[in-house]
Amino acid sequence: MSQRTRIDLPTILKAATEIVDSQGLESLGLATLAQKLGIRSPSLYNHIDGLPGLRIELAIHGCDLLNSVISRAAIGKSGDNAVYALAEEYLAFARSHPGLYEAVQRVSDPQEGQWQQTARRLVETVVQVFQHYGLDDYTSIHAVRSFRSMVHGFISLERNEGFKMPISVDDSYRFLIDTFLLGLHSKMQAAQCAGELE
Amino acid sequence: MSQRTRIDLPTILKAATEIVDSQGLESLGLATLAQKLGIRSPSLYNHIDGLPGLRIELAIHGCDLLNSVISRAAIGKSGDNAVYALAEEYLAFARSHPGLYEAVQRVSDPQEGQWQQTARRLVETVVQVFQHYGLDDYTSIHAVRSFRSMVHGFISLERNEGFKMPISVDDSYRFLIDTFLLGLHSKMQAAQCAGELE
DNA sequence: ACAATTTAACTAATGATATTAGTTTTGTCA
DNA sequence: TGACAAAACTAATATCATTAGTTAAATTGT
Repeated sequence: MSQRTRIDLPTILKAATEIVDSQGLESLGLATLAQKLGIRSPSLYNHIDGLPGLRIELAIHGCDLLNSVISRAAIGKSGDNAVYALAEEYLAFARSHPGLYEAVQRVSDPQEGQWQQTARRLVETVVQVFQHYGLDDYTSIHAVRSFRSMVHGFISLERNEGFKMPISVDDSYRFLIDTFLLGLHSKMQAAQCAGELE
Repeated sequence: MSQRTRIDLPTILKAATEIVDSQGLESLGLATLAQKLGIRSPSLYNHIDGLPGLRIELAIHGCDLLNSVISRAAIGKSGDNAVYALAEEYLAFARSHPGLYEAVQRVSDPQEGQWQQTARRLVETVVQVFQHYGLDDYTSIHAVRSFRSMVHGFISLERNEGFKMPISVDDSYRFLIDTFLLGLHSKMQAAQCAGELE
């Protein structure tokens, strides 16, 4: 008799990642996943809590991976350089792991505890990079929200519809971040001047 | 005998819109849709090409609606005012029609002819608003891509995870657009100075 | 006004899916 | 070596989209 193939969670997540990155998040089903792993689909329930459970495990895994990648990219850099590095790695991750990135965005139950922790850590990384500008608390939060909106929006549009015009997409990305940072510096300078008037 | 209820495409799209806006795009199935309409699910095939066909019809419908809303908002305005108006209406639409907006973003077959036309018209509206700045062709495309990235990214993040910090989300949105426009003006001014040196 | 045609509803059946319950195998540990 | 737990399995169910074939109703042409 052939040995029963024995599976653990990391193996499942690896196979699931391959599926979503090559065929999209929609294509992730327990049937095809089990087949890929050489087991029967009910066996998956020993490791995950059904399809919803798999989706959230995958999101957590993807978010952790993304966070470790962008954290590494920001090491030893500060200010605009760190922001650019973050933006670049963010985009590179989304391009090399489109399905995983999608899983991170679309979590059906955002209240799940472990997910919230992981998501918070990712935001925390961005917050740290922006702390270097010495913005006040309000402005800092606005800046972080803005940065994440820009990066995610660009990634999402590029993936879901593609930018059709025959102009470098990477240049546009650079333009986006660049223009925002330019505006941010202008704002800081204006605030500085206002302060000196007192 | 009770009359057979008779259905047409607009009626289907209306019911589908209600479902997705209240329960999310994922919840849109032919079974529940048919039940809501008082018919049997196979009857839907007389009007739409299965679930994929329904999804694309819904996306086209949503994109048309979005375009008509933001077009109206930009009438009689120009420059920064027009950009702000566009951004505001875009966000307002996404908030009042979350499912429909989602349908517009996630089209499974972006090659479909009628969809491409509709999507192009939406982009064209944004392009027109940015024409007022008199940017060169390259910069203009970068600016439009940037604007759409910012707006969509913000909408997407707000919906999918919510901004957790106890700071006004609307203020952040304003900050985002504002900072970008400030940067854009700085860039234009710099280009202007460079031109005068010749 | 009535017959013919077309539209759009219906029922019935199929295949794929996730999921649950209950069973058997296999690895581990006392 | 034997007991226990983990994790595979089979079998069964409910739900879903989809297809084929059928019937009713509206529309059209004479």
